[in-house]
Amino acid sequence: MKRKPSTEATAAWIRLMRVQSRVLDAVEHELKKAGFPPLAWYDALLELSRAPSGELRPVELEKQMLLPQYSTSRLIDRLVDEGLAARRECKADKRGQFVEITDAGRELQKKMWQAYSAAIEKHVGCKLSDADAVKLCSLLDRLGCSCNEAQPIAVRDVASAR
Amino acid sequence: MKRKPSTEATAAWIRLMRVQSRVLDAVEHELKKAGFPPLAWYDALLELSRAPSGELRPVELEKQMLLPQYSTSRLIDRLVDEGLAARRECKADKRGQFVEITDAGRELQKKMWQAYSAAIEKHVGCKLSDADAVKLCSLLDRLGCSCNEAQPIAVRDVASAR
DNA sequence: TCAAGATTGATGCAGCTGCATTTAGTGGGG
DNA sequence: CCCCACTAAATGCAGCTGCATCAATCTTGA
Repeated sequence: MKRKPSTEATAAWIRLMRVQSRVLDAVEHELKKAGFPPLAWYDALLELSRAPSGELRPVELEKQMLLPQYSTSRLIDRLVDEGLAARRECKADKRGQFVEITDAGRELQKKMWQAYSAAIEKHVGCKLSDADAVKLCSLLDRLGCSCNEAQPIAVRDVASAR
Repeated sequence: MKRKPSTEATAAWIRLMRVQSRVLDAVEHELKKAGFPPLAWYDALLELSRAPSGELRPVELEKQMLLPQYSTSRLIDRLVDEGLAARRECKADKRGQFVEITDAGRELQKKMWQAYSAAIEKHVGCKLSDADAVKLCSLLDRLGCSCNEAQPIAVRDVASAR
């Protein structure tokens, strides 16, 4: 008598929730301990630094980061307050704007990658062979692909970030 | 020239973060759409309902749910406010208390499992064979086991929840 | 027996999130 | 040309989280 969600699927769900939050907490904690801002800042700075001329429309950033609109808006506020990014007028569309990463922003992104990459290695890399990491990726991808498609790019981004 | 966190490990990290948040959002959203409270409430009600006499010390609940102390304290506040649980005096230790699930709490937990299990099936179960779910579990376990051990129990919990 | 330290739980504060709404500007059909 | 629907971004509000701290009680050891 099969259950609707199989025992196996339910167990996978639980693991996914628990392990992710545990690993994320660990990594975030290490970044904070090293005096860095939250991971979302890094993600945003990385996206900006990868953009052709170091600038993006908020609406682009929003799509890249899979964040709600208001969340992006406030994240940009904070980056600008800290001098890591600057708002530029958008001549083509006066509703909009461009957000440009500053030198300080690029520098912080690079510095954070030092700590970030070390944390990934510590909490993920060293616990998994490369082959297992690939298996994990492909299993996870099967869960995500139903409602999204932009991930392959993002992965390349981070992997080549420094 | 191997990078510190291998490309594969980094990709796995990204997938873990993205897929989890996507799947969690989807499931939480379905619960909310059906008029239910957040998942954390379910987890707490489940733990309480599984306890010998339907009651636990907050400090126990905290350990089961891997939540910070203040978070548990406030979660209990909300459950009590909604009549889903009640605070009971603890005679053995006057600093402490017991939290007991009410009939309404048990009922809500069961009703939520209907929607919750359907959501798990929809967002996890139907995208993964049982064999793949098992593989995913064991890969994830390798990431989590370094700083924790209480998961096998939790899995059994949910799997047998209804 | 009693003071020092540990443990249980609550809470004030700041920051972040989600939701709904607002403001401003664009663009297309009549 | 103008009105209306749509998109871009910001913001007020409520609720939740983390952090630090507090008060009450328990335990230990001299």
